Amino acid sequence: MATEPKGGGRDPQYLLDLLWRTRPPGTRGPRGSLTLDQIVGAAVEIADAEGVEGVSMRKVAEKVGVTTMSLYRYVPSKDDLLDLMFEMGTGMPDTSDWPDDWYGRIESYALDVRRVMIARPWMIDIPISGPPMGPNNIAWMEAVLASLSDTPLSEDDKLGVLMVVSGFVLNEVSQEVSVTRAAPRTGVGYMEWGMAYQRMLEKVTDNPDYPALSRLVKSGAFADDRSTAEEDFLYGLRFILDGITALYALRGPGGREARAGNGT
Amino acid sequence: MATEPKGGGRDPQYLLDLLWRTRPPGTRGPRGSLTLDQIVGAAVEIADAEGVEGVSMRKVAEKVGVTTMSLYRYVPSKDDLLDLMFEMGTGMPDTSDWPDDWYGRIESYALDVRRVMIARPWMIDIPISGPPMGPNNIAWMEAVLASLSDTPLSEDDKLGVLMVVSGFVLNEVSQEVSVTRAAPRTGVGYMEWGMAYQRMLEKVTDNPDYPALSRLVKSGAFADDRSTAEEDFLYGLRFILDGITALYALRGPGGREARAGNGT
DNA sequence: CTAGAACTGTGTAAGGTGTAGACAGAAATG
DNA sequence: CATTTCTGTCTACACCTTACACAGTTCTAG
Repeated sequence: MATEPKGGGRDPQYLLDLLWRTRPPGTRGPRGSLTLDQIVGAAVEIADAEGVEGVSMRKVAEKVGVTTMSLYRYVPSKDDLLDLMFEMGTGMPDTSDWPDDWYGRIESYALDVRRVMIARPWMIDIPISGPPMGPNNIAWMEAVLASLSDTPLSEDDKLGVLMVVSGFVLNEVSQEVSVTRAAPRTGVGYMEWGMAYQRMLEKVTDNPDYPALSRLVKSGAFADDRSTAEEDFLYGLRFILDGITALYALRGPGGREARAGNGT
Repeated sequence: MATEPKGGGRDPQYLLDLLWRTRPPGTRGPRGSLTLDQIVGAAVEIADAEGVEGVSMRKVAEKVGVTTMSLYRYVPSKDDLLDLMFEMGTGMPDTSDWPDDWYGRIESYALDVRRVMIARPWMIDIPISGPPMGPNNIAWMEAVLASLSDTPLSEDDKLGVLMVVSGFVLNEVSQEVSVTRAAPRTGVGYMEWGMAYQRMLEKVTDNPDYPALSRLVKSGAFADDRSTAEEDFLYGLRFILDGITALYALRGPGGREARAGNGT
């Protein structure tokens, strides 16, 4: 009963069982010839080689040596397979090299996540279907929260840090990947692309409608022939971390109610 | 010469011309019977009704009363059409109701963006193909930067604020939308879903592998029967803004070099 | 030991998708 | 007028996900 997903939509509970590999294997019929890991692994390999657009049920099936429809005995839909791929692509965090202070640990976290996703750019193409639920993604969550254990931040604020930092990383990597993706077409690398964007903005801001943007452009913030992608990343990240430092030095411990809400 | 995109990949310059409607209409042949706005508008209407998955070239063509292939006289590919939809969906910012202080203005910005994207949830399904380039999106950029004009932040830091805040908003809305999307399947609303997530985390953290996460869960941070989605959003947002406040009170004006980099 | 249930992998097919290529006709230019 | 350029259409291709029925295999209940 209720082992198979209903018709139409996706079943979150079922996906959870797949993510955690906690589905009772069923003792009745013949044992399946495949493992979920084989399937997801094959899909990941294809994505590594051809991107997420190259992943089709046919190719995955071919890779593991079964028919297309056989996959549906293991995975309810392709979207679920994509979620499983994201989870596998994330992998477990390796905190052994992280420093001791929270600032350095969060920094390491962000850099590690960046490294992982830059290495597997297809991950940003997978539409997120919900909050982190798989063991790997949850382990990363734990790693961040544990890094904040010794800070005077409230639990709510720790969650806030997690959301802000992970959101920042995701967006930054997403931008970065889209740039390096456009590069082969324009035949330019990261820095040159920044210059191209700069030139385009210069043309656009050549009228009085965009004074602030014009100022920013003229300051050369986009013409970053002076910085690498990782440096830009670190700059934005430290901006957040410095903000947190300043914040809790100022705010100190306290619950959610301690927030200085300035009305609505 | 060079008016049509080459074969295969997408041409950023061509997309730019489409976004800004700066393509010389061509004086030779018969005038086209359609406007780009008609096409993109029709696509947006479909997306509003059926989501981005419901948008197909065929349906858009049918809606504007031409054949499928006619659309390709106006748009080089579907992906470009999606980018155009995103730009149109964004719309121009309305800053008339924004307060005077930067804190309030950024808050208004974030709330406005959230409102727009919640109203058009399909926007988060459009994979971003690059940095903001269309007139509407650039106008939002300008609005943020202008809000920071009177602060002592450096130009680099203003860009930092822009990246961090917009990234946060995007991620928050993305999460929010994915939750309300899963809701119809599970038959629960926002708050109940938070409870479900909480329960799932409780089960997961019922072992000593996740001490920090367990603490967070037990604090009830996810069991937000006390808060609405917008309140959660504001909490995280103010976390950032308070950080900025504390930061520049502490750091003051200064260029990028003033950053306290703690080495690598 | 046997009947039946449960489960697997497969073949077929339906109903969609984006878009390449060739073509007839219309509009403006020389 | 002849020519060039642009438009909309038609046909066709390759490919996608997945619903469904079916034969074969394995275990369990009686």
